[in-house]
Amino acid sequence: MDVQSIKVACSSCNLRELCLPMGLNPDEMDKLDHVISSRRRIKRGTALFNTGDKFTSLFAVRSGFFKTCVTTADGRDQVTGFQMTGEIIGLDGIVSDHHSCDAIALEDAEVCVMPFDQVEELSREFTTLQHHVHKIMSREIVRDHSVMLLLGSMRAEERLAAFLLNLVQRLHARGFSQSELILRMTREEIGSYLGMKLETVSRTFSKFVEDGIIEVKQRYVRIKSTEGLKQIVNPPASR
Amino acid sequence: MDVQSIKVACSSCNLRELCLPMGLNPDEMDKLDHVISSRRRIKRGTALFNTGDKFTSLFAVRSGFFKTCVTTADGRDQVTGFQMTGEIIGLDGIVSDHHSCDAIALEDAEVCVMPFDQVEELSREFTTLQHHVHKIMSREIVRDHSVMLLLGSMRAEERLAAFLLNLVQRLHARGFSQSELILRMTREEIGSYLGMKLETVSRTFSKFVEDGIIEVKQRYVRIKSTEGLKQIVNPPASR
DNA sequence: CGTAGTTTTGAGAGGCGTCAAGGAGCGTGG
DNA sequence: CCACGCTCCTTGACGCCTCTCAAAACTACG
Repeated sequence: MDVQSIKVACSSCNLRELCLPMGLNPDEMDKLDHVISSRRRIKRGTALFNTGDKFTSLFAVRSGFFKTCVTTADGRDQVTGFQMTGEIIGLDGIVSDHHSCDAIALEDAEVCVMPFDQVEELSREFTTLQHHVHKIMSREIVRDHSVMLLLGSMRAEERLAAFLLNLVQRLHARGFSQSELILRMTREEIGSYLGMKLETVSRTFSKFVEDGIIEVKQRYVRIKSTEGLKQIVNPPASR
Repeated sequence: MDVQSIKVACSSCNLRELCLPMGLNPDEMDKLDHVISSRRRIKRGTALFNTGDKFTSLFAVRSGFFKTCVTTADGRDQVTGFQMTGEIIGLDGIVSDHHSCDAIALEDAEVCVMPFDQVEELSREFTTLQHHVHKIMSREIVRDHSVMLLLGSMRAEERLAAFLLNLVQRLHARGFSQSELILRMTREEIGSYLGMKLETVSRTFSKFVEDGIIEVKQRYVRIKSTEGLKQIVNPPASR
């Protein structure tokens, strides 16, 4: 095993506790290393896959940042999620053998390619892996439900506050700051995800700045009061 | 094997082509029959499970009609889906071993109880079943994405039209009419699912009636023009 | 037949979308 | 190094869609 392939291995990847191999023992990890044999680089602005593409593999984000979005015949567009390192992309393709959304890199990125038939094969062998695959899919379902709650019953300020809190929490789990972040997406993409127009996103950012809750300079955001954001999402004296 | 237990078996269930056993061969079906050994009756208005309940089993709707909904600390409530015969409830519970939503019967119902550890065990044995479980979870993810599209980018009329079309299509797949249906849920529950207030749901129904697209008498709805509904969802001359 | 729950309809208010203009940041090329 | 153009972001004015509040009609059920 040469240096290059060691570098690529799950067993030596610093994301392994966030990613697919979570909880596997060394023996299982070793087998998984043989399944995840390739990497793919995606340039900023280009697609990892598009709607209608044949589904063959899941992808684990190794570096970079993605959005997934569904598009209707009449050109409507909805961002369904933003994916950062360690997160899995492509679960939408399993049901019909074809992808039902686009996955676009928002910055230069690298993904680990996980051929799904081999993942299935290995998860018949290892209970741990099998259960973890189920958990990853279940997590996605639960996440989608909370987005439905956001879209269905929150107002603009609540949506944006919830969005920022979620983003910073995920970044913090990856070793980044709890109070500072760089947005990788445009106001329009945030708006699409949150079901609001880009102007409203911008206005709401400005409102938060006026209220002294955050600082914003373009894509850079500093959260001055996490409590303030939480109170917007979950007003202490509501109904 | 007595008559009672034959009646309960997947292999003799008229829903098997819609439900978990889809595509299994007789041998596999036989094994599955042993996993799905129990049924549960749920009275109208009561819960199959609640948020926080320990997750042990998936449930297949045998008869009746359910809603699932998530609730926030401050009493906000979002219906995340409506489930009819042959559909699977409980996937949300896998990730944390506890359910993250309530499942409420909207009419007297019966479900098949599928202990999840046994489903996992059997799907390590049968590739067909394994793949089908993955498909069911993937289908739920894709469905959720389309609801996000609806909530994020459609107006009230479009949402309700899309909702009616989806409902009648699923009923038709179960042998019911393509043009008539009985709503099992209140205007408020429809509103919660579609991200609108019950008054807006009611007004939008009235608008459709005025336009001659549907007839409504309480929970009974007759679709006079499926084309009309489709044009509302996907306006032929938009943008 | 009374009561509670559900639905319909109206009137008014407000949040967010739409349209529009200007500004800031950044890469490219002269 | 600066000018230029492009994309992205901000802000204002206005209008409309949907929410809110309210009352009445209808249905179901005891």
